[in-house]
Amino acid sequence: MQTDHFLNNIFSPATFSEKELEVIIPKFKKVSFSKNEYLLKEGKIENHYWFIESGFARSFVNDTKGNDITTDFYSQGDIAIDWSSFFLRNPTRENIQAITNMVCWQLDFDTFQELFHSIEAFREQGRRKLVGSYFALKNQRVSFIADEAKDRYLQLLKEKPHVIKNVSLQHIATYLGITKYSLSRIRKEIAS
Amino acid sequence: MQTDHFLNNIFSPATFSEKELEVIIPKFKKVSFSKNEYLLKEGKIENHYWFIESGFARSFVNDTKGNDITTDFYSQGDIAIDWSSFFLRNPTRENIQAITNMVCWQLDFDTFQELFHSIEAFREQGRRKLVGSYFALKNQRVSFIADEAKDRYLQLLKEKPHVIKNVSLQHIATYLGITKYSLSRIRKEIAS
DNA sequence: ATACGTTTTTGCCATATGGCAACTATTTAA
DNA sequence: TTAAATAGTTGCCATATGGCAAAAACGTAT
Repeated sequence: MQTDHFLNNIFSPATFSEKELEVIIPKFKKVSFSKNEYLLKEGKIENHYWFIESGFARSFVNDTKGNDITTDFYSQGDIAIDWSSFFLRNPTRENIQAITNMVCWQLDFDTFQELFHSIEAFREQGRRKLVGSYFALKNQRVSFIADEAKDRYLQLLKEKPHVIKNVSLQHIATYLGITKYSLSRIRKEIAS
Repeated sequence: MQTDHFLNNIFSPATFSEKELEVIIPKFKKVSFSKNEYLLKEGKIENHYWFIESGFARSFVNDTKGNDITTDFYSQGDIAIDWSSFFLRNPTRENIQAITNMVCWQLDFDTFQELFHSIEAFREQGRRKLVGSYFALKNQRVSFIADEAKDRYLQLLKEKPHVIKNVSLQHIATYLGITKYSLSRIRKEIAS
Protein backbone atom coordinates (compact mmCIF):
# COMPACT_ATOMS: atom_id res chain seq x y z
CA MET A 1 0.00 0.00 0.00
CA GLN A 2 1.39 3.37 -1.06
CA THR A 3 1.34 5.85 1.80
CA ASP A 4 0.64 8.81 -0.45
CA HIS A 5 -2.65 7.25 -1.50
CA PHE A 6 -5.47 9.82 -1.34
CA LEU A 7 -7.55 7.65 0.97
CA ASN A 8 -4.86 7.86 3.63
CA ASN A 9 -6.05 11.41 4.20
CA ILE A 10 -9.52 10.08 4.91
CA PHE A 11 -8.53 6.98 6.87
CA SER A 12 -5.65 8.07 9.04
CA PRO A 13 -3.39 5.86 11.17
CA ALA A 14 -4.45 7.95 14.17
CA THR A 15 -7.92 6.40 14.04
CA PHE A 16 -7.42 3.10 12.22
CA SER A 17 -4.96 0.29 12.89
CA GLU A 18 -2.53 -0.77 10.18
CA LYS A 19 -4.47 -4.01 9.86
CA GLU A 20 -7.81 -2.24 9.46
CA LEU A 21 -6.37 0.02 6.77
CA GLU A 22 -5.19 -3.01 4.87
CA VAL A 23 -8.75 -4.31 4.87
CA ILE A 24 -10.46 -1.00 4.12
CA ILE A 25 -8.35 0.80 1.51
CA PRO A 26 -8.16 -1.97 -1.13
CA LYS A 27 -11.94 -2.24 -1.12
CA PHE A 28 -12.25 1.19 -2.72
CA LYS A 29 -12.35 1.49 -6.47
CA LYS A 30 -11.17 4.58 -8.32
CA VAL A 31 -13.69 6.05 -10.76
CA SER A 32 -13.49 9.18 -12.91
CA PHE A 33 -16.30 11.38 -14.15
CA SER A 34 -16.32 13.93 -16.92
CA LYS A 35 -17.98 17.29 -16.50
CA ASN A 36 -21.80 16.99 -16.56
CA GLU A 37 -21.85 13.23 -15.94
CA TYR A 38 -24.14 11.93 -13.22
CA LEU A 39 -22.99 10.17 -10.06
CA LEU A 40 -26.63 9.56 -9.16
CA LYS A 41 -29.91 9.98 -11.01
CA GLU A 42 -33.39 10.67 -9.65
CA GLY A 43 -35.43 7.46 -9.27
CA LYS A 44 -32.42 5.18 -8.73
CA ILE A 45 -31.32 3.72 -5.43
CA GLU A 46 -28.03 5.17 -4.23
CA ASN A 47 -25.62 2.26 -4.23
CA HIS A 48 -22.27 4.01 -3.78
CA TYR A 49 -20.40 5.81 -1.12
CA TRP A 50 -18.20 8.28 -3.05
CA PHE A 51 -15.19 10.09 -1.65
CA ILE A 52 -14.02 12.93 -3.87
CA GLU A 53 -10.32 13.17 -4.60
CA SER A 54 -10.61 16.05 -7.05
CA GLY A 55 -13.20 18.10 -8.90
CA PHE A 56 -16.62 19.47 -7.96
CA ALA A 57 -20.18 18.18 -7.95
CA ARG A 58 -23.59 19.44 -7.00
CA SER A 59 -26.80 17.70 -6.02
CA PHE A 60 -30.20 19.00 -7.07
CA VAL A 61 -33.87 18.05 -7.07
CA ASN A 62 -36.69 19.05 -9.36
CA ASP A 63 -39.50 20.69 -7.45
CA THR A 64 -43.21 20.35 -8.24
CA LYS A 65 -43.02 23.22 -10.74
CA GLY A 66 -40.09 21.62 -12.54
CA ASN A 67 -37.47 24.01 -11.19
CA ASP A 68 -33.99 22.67 -10.63
CA ILE A 69 -33.01 23.37 -7.01
CA THR A 70 -29.43 22.86 -5.87
CA THR A 71 -29.30 21.06 -2.54
CA ASP A 72 -25.56 20.79 -1.96
CA PHE A 73 -22.06 21.21 -3.33
CA TYR A 74 -19.25 18.70 -2.99
CA SER A 75 -15.48 19.03 -3.28
CA GLN A 76 -12.25 17.32 -2.24
CA GLY A 77 -12.62 15.04 0.77
CA ASP A 78 -16.41 15.23 0.74
CA ILE A 79 -18.73 12.27 0.48
CA ALA A 80 -21.07 12.80 -2.48
CA ILE A 81 -24.02 10.70 -1.47
CA ASP A 82 -27.73 10.71 -0.74
CA TRP A 83 -27.56 9.22 2.75
CA SER A 84 -31.24 8.39 2.97
CA SER A 85 -31.40 6.53 -0.32
CA PHE A 86 -28.16 4.70 0.53
CA PHE A 87 -29.25 3.55 3.97
CA LEU A 88 -32.98 3.16 3.56
CA ARG A 89 -32.68 1.62 0.09
CA ASN A 90 -35.32 3.92 -1.38
CA PRO A 91 -35.34 5.46 -4.85
CA THR A 92 -33.83 8.92 -4.56
CA ARG A 93 -35.31 12.28 -5.43
CA GLU A 94 -31.83 13.73 -5.88
CA ASN A 95 -29.46 14.03 -8.80
CA ILE A 96 -25.73 14.34 -8.25
CA GLN A 97 -23.85 15.78 -11.18
CA ALA A 98 -20.19 16.50 -11.87
CA ILE A 99 -19.60 20.22 -12.37
CA THR A 100 -16.01 19.64 -13.47
CA ASN A 101 -14.03 16.50 -14.31
CA MET A 102 -13.71 14.42 -11.16
CA VAL A 103 -11.76 11.61 -9.56
CA CYS A 104 -13.65 9.62 -6.92
CA TRP A 105 -13.23 6.53 -4.78
CA GLN A 106 -16.23 4.26 -4.44
CA LEU A 107 -17.52 1.59 -2.13
CA ASP A 108 -20.75 -0.23 -2.93
CA PHE A 109 -23.48 -0.69 -0.36
CA ASP A 110 -22.77 -4.31 0.51
CA THR A 111 -19.09 -3.67 1.03
CA PHE A 112 -19.92 -0.62 3.10
CA GLN A 113 -22.25 -2.69 5.29
CA GLU A 114 -19.60 -5.35 5.76
CA LEU A 115 -17.05 -2.79 6.94
CA PHE A 116 -19.63 -0.90 8.98
CA HIS A 117 -20.63 -3.93 10.98
CA SER A 118 -17.19 -5.46 11.34
CA ILE A 119 -14.95 -2.47 12.09
CA GLU A 120 -15.92 -0.22 14.97
CA ALA A 121 -13.69 2.68 13.90
CA PHE A 122 -15.20 2.61 10.41
CA ARG A 123 -18.67 2.61 11.92
CA GLU A 124 -17.86 5.55 14.19
CA GLN A 125 -16.40 7.46 11.27
CA GLY A 126 -19.44 6.82 9.11
CA ARG A 127 -21.73 7.94 11.88
CA ARG A 128 -19.71 11.11 12.40
CA LYS A 129 -19.83 11.95 8.70
CA LEU A 130 -23.58 11.49 8.60
CA VAL A 131 -24.11 13.49 11.77
CA GLY A 132 -21.85 16.19 10.39
CA SER A 133 -24.07 16.51 7.30
CA TYR A 134 -27.11 16.57 9.55
CA PHE A 135 -25.61 19.33 11.67
CA ALA A 136 -24.81 21.46 8.63
CA LEU A 137 -28.35 21.02 7.38
CA LYS A 138 -29.85 22.08 10.71
CA ASN A 139 -27.76 25.22 10.81
CA GLN A 140 -28.82 26.03 7.29
CA ARG A 141 -32.44 25.63 8.32
CA VAL A 142 -32.03 28.26 11.03
CA SER A 143 -30.11 30.52 8.67
CA PHE A 144 -32.93 30.33 6.14
CA ILE A 145 -35.33 31.63 8.75
CA ALA A 146 -33.14 34.10 10.58
CA ASP A 147 -30.86 35.60 7.94
CA GLU A 148 -31.41 37.60 4.79
CA ALA A 149 -30.27 36.29 1.43
CA LYS A 150 -27.26 38.60 1.41
CA ASP A 151 -26.01 37.23 4.73
CA ARG A 152 -26.53 33.65 3.62
CA TYR A 153 -24.46 34.41 0.55
CA LEU A 154 -21.66 36.00 2.57
CA GLN A 155 -21.71 33.00 4.87
CA LEU A 156 -21.36 30.58 1.94
CA LEU A 157 -18.58 32.75 0.53
CA LYS A 158 -16.72 32.43 3.80
CA GLU A 159 -17.32 28.70 4.28
CA LYS A 160 -16.79 27.47 0.74
CA PRO A 161 -14.91 30.09 -1.29
CA HIS A 162 -13.64 27.41 -3.70
CA VAL A 163 -17.25 26.43 -4.42
CA ILE A 164 -18.25 29.94 -5.42
CA LYS A 165 -15.43 30.06 -7.91
CA ASN A 166 -16.41 26.81 -9.57
CA VAL A 167 -20.16 26.99 -9.66
CA SER A 168 -22.47 29.05 -11.84
CA LEU A 169 -24.46 31.91 -10.37
CA GLN A 170 -27.79 30.28 -11.07
CA HIS A 171 -26.89 27.14 -9.13
CA ILE A 172 -25.65 29.13 -6.16
CA ALA A 173 -28.89 31.12 -6.27
CA THR A 174 -31.18 28.10 -6.00
CA TYR A 175 -28.96 26.72 -3.24
CA LEU A 176 -29.49 29.97 -1.32
CA GLY A 177 -33.20 29.87 -2.01
CA ILE A 178 -33.32 32.98 -4.20
CA THR A 179 -33.58 33.73 -7.92
CA LYS A 180 -30.62 34.34 -10.16
CA TYR A 181 -31.84 37.95 -10.52
CA SER A 182 -31.61 38.55 -6.81
CA LEU A 183 -28.20 36.96 -6.47
CA SER A 184 -26.92 39.05 -9.34
CA ARG A 185 -28.14 42.19 -7.54
CA ILE A 186 -26.63 41.04 -4.25
CA ARG A 187 -23.26 40.58 -5.91
CA LYS A 188 -23.50 44.01 -7.45
CA GLU A 189 -24.27 45.52 -4.06
CA ILE A 190 -21.38 43.71 -2.38
CA ALA A 191 -18.97 44.83 -5.10
CA SER A 192 -19.64 48.49 -4.33
CA MET B 1 -41.19 -8.22 31.27
CA GLN B 2 -44.72 -7.01 30.70
CA THR B 3 -45.71 -7.28 27.07
CA ASP B 4 -47.82 -4.15 27.12
CA HIS B 5 -44.78 -2.08 27.98
CA PHE B 6 -44.61 1.07 25.81
CA LEU B 7 -41.14 0.23 24.55
CA ASN B 8 -42.45 -2.95 22.95
CA ASN B 9 -43.96 -0.69 20.32
CA ILE B 10 -40.53 0.71 19.57
CA PHE B 11 -38.56 -2.53 19.86
CA SER B 12 -40.73 -5.13 18.24
CA PRO B 13 -40.22 -8.90 18.21
CA ALA B 14 -40.21 -8.72 14.42
CA THR B 15 -36.82 -7.00 14.49
CA PHE B 16 -35.30 -8.00 17.82
CA SER B 17 -34.84 -11.44 19.36
CA GLU B 18 -36.40 -12.24 22.73
CA LYS B 19 -32.92 -12.30 24.20
CA GLU B 20 -32.00 -8.89 22.78
CA LEU B 21 -35.18 -7.36 24.13
CA GLU B 22 -34.35 -8.67 27.57
CA VAL B 23 -31.03 -6.84 27.36
CA ILE B 24 -32.39 -3.62 25.83
CA ILE B 25 -35.70 -2.85 27.52
CA PRO B 26 -34.54 -2.93 31.18
CA LYS B 27 -31.79 -0.45 30.37
CA PHE B 28 -34.37 2.29 29.78
CA LYS B 29 -35.44 4.49 32.67
CA LYS B 30 -38.84 6.13 32.85
CA VAL B 31 -38.76 9.90 33.42
CA SER B 32 -41.61 12.41 33.57
CA PHE B 33 -41.54 16.09 32.72
CA SER B 34 -43.99 18.83 33.62
CA LYS B 35 -45.09 21.40 31.11
CA ASN B 36 -42.33 23.95 30.37
CA GLU B 37 -39.55 21.81 31.83
CA TYR B 38 -36.41 21.35 29.74
CA LEU B 39 -35.19 18.02 28.37
CA LEU B 40 -32.08 19.79 27.05
CA LYS B 41 -30.62 23.25 27.53
CA GLU B 42 -28.42 25.30 25.22
CA GLY B 43 -24.73 24.97 26.09
CA LYS B 44 -25.04 21.47 27.60
CA ILE B 45 -23.94 18.24 25.95
CA GLU B 46 -26.87 16.03 25.03
CA ASN B 47 -26.47 12.93 27.17
CA HIS B 48 -29.83 11.23 26.70
CA TYR B 49 -31.69 9.38 24.07
CA TRP B 50 -35.37 10.07 24.87
CA PHE B 51 -38.32 8.12 23.53
CA ILE B 52 -41.62 9.85 24.12
CA GLU B 53 -44.48 7.76 25.50
CA SER B 54 -46.88 10.68 25.91
CA GLY B 55 -47.01 14.47 25.67
CA PHE B 56 -45.42 17.02 23.34
CA ALA B 57 -42.13 18.85 23.14
CA ARG B 58 -40.48 21.36 20.85
CA SER B 59 -36.86 22.23 20.18
CA PHE B 60 -35.73 25.78 19.52
CA VAL B 61 -32.61 27.89 19.11
CA ASN B 62 -31.98 31.55 19.75
CA ASP B 63 -30.77 33.30 16.62
CA THR B 64 -28.24 36.13 16.53
CA LYS B 65 -30.97 38.72 17.11
CA GLY B 66 -32.27 36.84 20.14
CA ASN B 67 -35.37 35.47 18.43
CA ASP B 68 -36.63 32.09 19.55
CA ILE B 69 -36.88 29.84 16.48
CA THR B 70 -38.65 26.50 16.71
CA THR B 71 -36.65 23.78 14.96
CA ASP B 72 -38.84 20.73 15.56
CA PHE B 73 -41.82 19.22 17.31
CA TYR B 74 -41.90 15.85 19.06
CA SER B 75 -44.74 13.54 20.05
CA GLN B 76 -45.48 9.92 20.92
CA GLY B 77 -42.92 7.48 19.57
CA ASP B 78 -40.48 10.22 18.55
CA ILE B 79 -36.92 10.53 19.75
CA ALA B 80 -36.43 13.96 21.30
CA ILE B 81 -32.74 14.49 20.84
CA ASP B 82 -30.07 16.70 19.34
CA TRP B 83 -28.28 14.02 17.33
CA SER B 84 -25.17 16.06 16.68
CA SER B 85 -24.59 16.99 20.30
CA PHE B 86 -25.28 13.40 21.35
CA PHE B 87 -22.90 11.78 18.90
CA LEU B 88 -20.22 14.41 18.52
CA ARG B 89 -20.22 15.27 22.24
CA ASN B 90 -20.39 19.01 21.56
CA PRO B 91 -22.31 21.60 23.56
CA THR B 92 -25.66 22.08 21.88
CA ARG B 93 -27.21 25.20 20.46
CA GLU B 94 -30.69 23.73 20.92
CA ASN B 95 -33.20 23.76 23.72
CA ILE B 96 -35.78 21.01 24.03
CA GLN B 97 -38.78 21.94 26.13
CA ALA B 98 -41.91 20.10 27.21
CA ILE B 99 -45.03 21.78 25.81
CA THR B 100 -47.32 19.57 27.89
CA ASN B 101 -46.68 17.11 30.70
CA MET B 102 -44.67 14.21 29.33
CA VAL B 103 -43.63 10.64 29.99
CA CYS B 104 -40.33 9.59 28.42
CA TRP B 105 -37.93 6.67 28.42
CA GLN B 106 -34.25 7.47 28.61
CA LEU B 107 -30.95 5.85 27.79
CA ASP B 108 -27.70 7.63 28.61
CA PHE B 109 -24.90 7.97 26.07
CA ASP B 110 -22.65 5.24 27.44
CA THR B 111 -25.45 2.71 27.59
CA PHE B 112 -26.51 3.69 24.09
CA GLN B 113 -22.97 3.16 22.82
CA GLU B 114 -22.78 -0.24 24.49
CA LEU B 115 -26.01 -1.39 22.83
CA PHE B 116 -25.09 0.26 19.52
CA HIS B 117 -21.81 -1.56 19.23
CA SER B 118 -22.96 -4.91 20.59
CA ILE B 119 -26.37 -5.41 18.98
CA GLU B 120 -26.60 -5.14 15.22
CA ALA B 121 -30.37 -4.72 15.12
CA PHE B 122 -30.16 -1.86 17.63
CA ARG B 123 -27.46 -0.23 15.54
CA GLU B 124 -29.48 -0.56 12.34
CA GLN B 125 -32.52 0.89 14.07
CA GLY B 126 -30.55 3.85 15.41
CA ARG B 127 -29.10 4.51 12.00
CA ARG B 128 -32.56 4.38 10.41
CA LYS B 129 -33.96 6.83 12.96
CA LEU B 130 -31.12 9.26 12.34
CA VAL B 131 -31.38 8.94 8.59
CA GLY B 132 -35.13 9.42 8.84
CA SER B 133 -34.59 12.75 10.63
CA TYR B 134 -32.04 13.71 8.02
CA PHE B 135 -34.44 12.89 5.21
CA ALA B 136 -37.22 14.97 6.77
CA LEU B 137 -34.84 17.90 7.14
CA LYS B 138 -33.75 17.69 3.51
CA ASN B 139 -37.32 17.71 2.29
CA GLN B 140 -38.03 20.71 4.47
CA ARG B 141 -35.08 22.50 2.94
CA VAL B 142 -36.52 22.06 -0.55
CA SER B 143 -39.95 23.05 0.65
CA PHE B 144 -38.54 26.26 2.11
CA ILE B 145 -37.21 27.19 -1.29
CA ALA B 146 -39.95 25.90 -3.54
CA ASP B 147 -43.18 26.43 -1.61
CA GLU B 148 -44.99 29.43 -0.25
CA ALA B 149 -45.66 29.77 3.46
CA LYS B 150 -49.29 28.78 3.01
CA ASP B 151 -48.36 25.51 1.35
CA ARG B 152 -45.78 24.73 4.01
CA TYR B 153 -48.46 25.26 6.62
CA LEU B 154 -50.95 23.01 4.83
CA GLN B 155 -48.25 20.37 4.54
CA LEU B 156 -47.53 20.50 8.27
CA LEU B 157 -51.24 20.37 8.96
CA LYS B 158 -51.46 17.18 6.93
CA GLU B 159 -48.35 15.53 8.36
CA LYS B 160 -48.72 16.44 12.00
CA PRO B 161 -52.33 17.44 12.75
CA HIS B 162 -51.91 16.54 16.43
CA VAL B 163 -48.98 18.95 16.64
CA ILE B 164 -51.00 21.88 15.34
CA LYS B 165 -53.58 21.29 18.01
CA ASN B 166 -51.08 21.25 20.84
CA VAL B 167 -48.69 24.00 19.88
CA SER B 168 -49.11 27.77 20.00
CA LEU B 169 -49.42 29.78 16.81
CA GLN B 170 -46.23 31.69 17.42
CA HIS B 171 -44.15 28.51 17.70
CA ILE B 172 -45.65 27.06 14.56
CA ALA B 173 -44.89 30.35 12.81
CA THR B 174 -41.18 30.35 13.61
CA TYR B 175 -41.01 26.68 12.64
CA LEU B 176 -42.45 27.61 9.24
CA GLY B 177 -40.07 30.52 8.94
CA ILE B 178 -42.70 33.26 9.03
CA THR B 179 -43.98 35.77 11.58
CA LYS B 180 -46.95 35.18 13.83
CA TYR B 181 -48.75 37.95 11.91
CA SER B 182 -48.38 36.13 8.64
CA LEU B 183 -49.48 32.79 10.05
CA SER B 184 -52.50 34.43 11.61
CA ARG B 185 -53.42 35.85 8.18
CA ILE B 186 -52.83 32.51 6.48
CA ARG B 187 -55.16 30.79 8.92
CA LYS B 188 -57.79 33.43 8.32
CA GLU B 189 -57.50 32.92 4.58
CA ILE B 190 -57.76 29.14 4.88
CA ALA B 191 -60.82 29.42 7.11
CA SER B 192 -62.74 31.25 4.41
C1' DA C 1 -11.51 34.72 -35.43
C1' DT C 2 -16.36 34.19 -35.84
C1' DA C 3 -20.74 32.86 -34.57
C1' DC C 4 -23.82 30.46 -31.68
C1' DG C 5 -25.77 29.22 -27.38
C1' DT C 6 -25.74 29.98 -22.61
C1' DT C 7 -25.29 32.78 -18.55
C1' DT C 8 -25.52 37.11 -16.29
C1' DT C 9 -27.15 41.77 -15.80
C1' DT C 10 -30.53 45.39 -15.47
C1' DG C 11 -34.94 48.28 -15.79
C1' DC C 12 -39.38 47.89 -14.42
C1' DC C 13 -43.14 46.57 -11.75
C1' DA C 14 -45.66 42.74 -8.94
C1' DT C 15 -46.17 40.11 -4.80
C1' DA C 16 -45.29 37.86 -0.43
C1' DT C 17 -44.09 38.67 3.85
C1' DG C 18 -42.40 41.80 7.72
C1' DG C 19 -43.44 44.52 11.51
C1' DC C 20 -45.40 48.33 14.39
C1' DA C 21 -49.35 49.56 17.16
C1' DA C 22 -53.60 48.91 18.90
C1' DC C 23 -57.23 45.85 19.97
C1' DT C 24 -59.34 41.40 21.33
C1' DA C 25 -59.31 36.75 23.09
C1' DT C 26 -57.52 33.30 25.92
C1' DT C 27 -54.99 31.33 29.63
C1' DT C 28 -53.03 31.47 34.24
C1' DA C 29 -52.62 32.61 38.91
C1' DA C 30 -54.37 34.55 43.11
C1' DT D 1 -64.18 35.03 40.16
C1' DT D 2 -61.36 38.53 38.90
C1' DA D 3 -57.10 40.55 37.54
C1' DA D 4 -53.00 40.11 35.13
C1' DA D 5 -50.30 38.14 31.79
C1' DT D 6 -49.83 36.02 27.50
C1' DA D 7 -51.32 34.91 22.87
C1' DG D 8 -53.67 36.00 18.67
C1' DT D 9 -55.77 39.40 15.33
C1' DT D 10 -55.99 43.21 12.22
C1' DG D 11 -55.19 47.84 9.80
C1' DC D 12 -51.62 50.06 7.76
C1' DC D 13 -47.50 50.68 5.38
C1' DA D 14 -42.45 49.08 4.56
C1' DT D 15 -39.26 45.98 2.46
C1' DA D 16 -37.17 41.99 0.35
C1' DT D 17 -37.47 39.27 -3.24
C1' DG D 18 -39.82 37.55 -7.62
C1' DG D 19 -40.03 37.56 -12.38
C1' DC D 20 -40.61 39.26 -17.27
C1' DA D 21 -38.12 41.11 -21.18
C1' DA D 22 -34.28 42.86 -23.34
C1' DA D 23 -29.46 43.71 -23.45
C1' DA D 24 -24.85 42.48 -22.41
C1' DA D 25 -21.20 39.35 -21.35
C1' DC D 26 -19.15 35.08 -21.60
C1' DG D 27 -17.83 30.40 -23.18
C1' DT D 28 -17.27 27.05 -26.70
C1' DA D 29 -17.02 24.88 -31.07
C1' DT D 30 -15.94 25.23 -35.78
